[in-house]
Formats: sequence, C-alpha cells, structure tokens
Amino acid sequence: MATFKTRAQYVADDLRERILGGEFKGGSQLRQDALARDYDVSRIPVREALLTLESEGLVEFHAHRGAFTTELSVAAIRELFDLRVLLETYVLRYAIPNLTTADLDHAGSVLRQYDAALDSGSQIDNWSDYNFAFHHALYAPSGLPETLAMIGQLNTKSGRYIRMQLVYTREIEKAELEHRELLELARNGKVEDACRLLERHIKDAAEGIAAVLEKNLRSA
Amino acid sequence: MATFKTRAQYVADDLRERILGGEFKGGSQLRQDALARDYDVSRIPVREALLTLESEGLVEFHAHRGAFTTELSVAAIRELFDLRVLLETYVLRYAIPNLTTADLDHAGSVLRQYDAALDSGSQIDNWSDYNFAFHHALYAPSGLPETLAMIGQLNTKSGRYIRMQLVYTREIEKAELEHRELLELARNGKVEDACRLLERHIKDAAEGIAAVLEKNLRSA
DNA sequence: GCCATAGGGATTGCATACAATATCCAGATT
DNA sequence: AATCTGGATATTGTATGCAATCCCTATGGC
Repeated sequence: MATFKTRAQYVADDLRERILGGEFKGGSQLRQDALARDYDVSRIPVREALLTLESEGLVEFHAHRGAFTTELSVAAIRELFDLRVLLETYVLRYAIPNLTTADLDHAGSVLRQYDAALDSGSQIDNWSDYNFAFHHALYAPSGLPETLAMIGQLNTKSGRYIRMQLVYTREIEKAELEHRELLELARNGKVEDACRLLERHIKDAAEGIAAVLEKNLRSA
Repeated sequence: MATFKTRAQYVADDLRERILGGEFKGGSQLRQDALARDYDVSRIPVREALLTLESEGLVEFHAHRGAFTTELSVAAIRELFDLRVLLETYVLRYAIPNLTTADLDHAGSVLRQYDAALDSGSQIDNWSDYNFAFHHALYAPSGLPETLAMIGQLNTKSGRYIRMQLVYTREIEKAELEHRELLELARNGKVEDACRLLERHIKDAAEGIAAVLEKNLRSA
C-alpha cells in the first residue's frame, strides 16, 4: 500500500504551500517552463498540478496565456467566510454529541502542540496547519465526510488570506484562547454556546482580513 | 471573447455528460488509451480531462491503475442532499428579496421550455439541464457567486443519481408542479414558505434515490 | 495624430515515444 | 492445499519535440 505520489501531486502540494504562503502575490503568472525547471520535471506534471490547483480555486487558466494566481475580492472573501460559518456550525452540531474522550484528547493534544510551536517561535506556515487540524479534530466525529471535504475546500481557497491576516494583526493568541474555550464547551456538550462562539471566531477573522485588504487597496 | 476550448476541456465536458448520463456504471474503469481513440486525441488531454473530473468527484485515480467512476454510498448521497438543502435555502433567502421582474420572467421561460420538452417527449438528458437552469435562475439574484459555485458542484456530483431516480420513479411531473409553486411563492416574496417547499422538494428527491439504490443493493 | 493590421517572438497545448509501476499467473516451496 | 516469488504484460506517468495560439510592436492607411 505504498503511498506512491506522482510528480504531479508532489508539485501540486508544494506549489499550493508556496501560493498559500504568499510567495506569489495575487494575479502573478505561473509559467510552466519556469516551474518545470524549478522542480526538475517536464511541463506535463506541472500542467497537471496547475489543473489541480485550478479546481481548488487557487489559480486560473487563460487560454494560451497561462495560469495566474487568483485574487479574491473582499466580497468573495466575506462570502467564503459566511459559508464557513454555515457549514462549520452545521457539522459542529452533529459532532458534539458524538465526541468521545479519545476525540477530546486528540483535539487537546493538537492544541498543546500548537502552544509548543508558538512558544518556540516557529513559523506561521505551521500555524495554519495546526489551526485546521484542531478544527478538523472537532468536526470529524460528525460522521459527515462530504461536508468536511467542502469545508476543507473553503479553507484552502481562503487560506492565503487567513495567513495574511495573522501576520498583520497578530491575532494568533486570541484565536488560541477561543480554541480552548471552544474545546471546553464541546466537552461539556454546550452545543448552542459552542456554535455561537465558533460563529464569532470565524466572523472576527473575516472582518480582520477585510480590514487589512481594504487598507491595502486604499494605499495602492 | 475567446470561445477557444482546449481538447482537454472538450473531452471533460463530453465525458462528464456520458458519466452523468449513466453510460458508465459505478466503479467502471476508464482507460486513457481507449478514450484517446474515442476522441481521436492523444492521452494527454484525456488525462487532463480525467483530472478535472476527479476534482468534481466523478472519478477517482488509483496510482498506475487508472481512473474509475466513483460510486457514492447511500449515506454519502443523503449527506450531499442535506448539504443542498442547507445551501440552497440559504441562497434562496438572499435571492427572493432581490428578484426583479426580468428574473422572474427568465425563470418562467425556463419552465415553459421545460414543459415543451416534456410534451415533445424529449430525452431526460435535457431535463437535468433545465432543472438546474431553473434553480439557478432563482438563485442567481442572491449575488453570492461562490455559494452558487458550490451548489453547482453538489449538483454535478449527485447528478448521476438524480437522473436515475427520474427514470425509475417518473417523478418529473411532481417536480414540475413544485417548480411552478416555488416560482409563485418567490414572486410573492413568501420567503419562509418557499424555503420550506424547497427543502421538501430536495429531500423527497433524496428519499426517492435512496429507495431505488437500496432496492438495487438488495437485488444485487 | 489615431486606429487597423500583419509579422515576430514567446508561451501554451498536444502528439509521440519511452520509462515506471501494478497486476496476473505460472511455478516453486512449506 | 495454501502461500510466496518472479517475470510477463498491460496500463499508467513523464520527457521531448512540434504545432497552434496569443501578445506585442512596427508599419501603413485615414
């Protein structure tokens, strides 16, 4: 069952990280030839990787002109975060009654890892993964894999902006406190309180990002 | 503007129709070589088309074994339809207050076209498109393009089963009546009634599909 | 001076050809 | 008899090279 990974998948994974990490600003062109040299592969797996990223909403193809990183409007970002509120509170409602002590322990350990990473001053790249891992740990017991997949899509598509907001506003600590609170509410089966907190948690992030984007727009 | 369509896109569009139309039953292998001969292209655009369909959830790649059409479990189908209820009532709430007379006329004309197609005894292939066109006409004024895109994804992914249910249960006429009723409620701004009807409309379809699938399972 | 337009250059999109991997089945081994 | 091994075969995954398309610029007409 060797987890064989094609070169196309490897390129897609790495390129996704680079895009989400902010290496390519919105609208920049991704030339197949250059990427092929970067990864020391031919243009075929690069094309396939770009197609995958297109389906994830991270790049756009313009016929015979190449792939460009997408640039989301403020309105689109708000919309994506509203969708996250809708879907994530939906799964959380299903998940909380199903939470086992093992699930709670797992979520707790993710939080501790995250603390450790924070204290050691490690990079933000990792934080985003931890953040998703924590949310996923809470949602997984919902037993709704299709819904979780859509939530994952939303996270990927908006991931670049989440990181940006964290860099600019340093709200990591606040998010961290909210995570602890959320876990506690989940542990005690307070479904409605947890959903309310989650909603605020997501909406606050959206407002933070919108504020940053609008400031950038004005200065540009 | 450029109506240029790559061969990969052409193959993807056609193959999607064939899969949704039921030409390939669940789990059947799609060999690149055979498809390439079918479409008189090389395997490269075929591979790209298959990747696109993979991202839409219609096929799955098994490394070095090729692409297979996906087979959704009954649970997955129920989950997808529950998601449709959640997202479609969500956009409908936003759309109804924004509906212009032009929007209503457009939705009405879609329904009339659909009637005409029904009377002329034309194929079901077209019905699915009309169905989606009608729903889309109602939802578009919501001004939520990202959400509409996700709804489109859900429709694609479950499309094969929707057609199957229609073939088996001949519920087209019932759906048609509900569409007319839905349009009337929307016209009169009855948001809550419209959402309730829409919810039942979608859930009934889901139950019909689940019934057919479970019967097939038992006979297999 | 401004718009249309043709040719050069750059980049993509695709066909061909080859390399890599999984499956299958025969034969050996316990 | 059941399981393991290994090579043959089928199919995918990728490299290379070429043709098609678009952008850009320069030139000509008004």
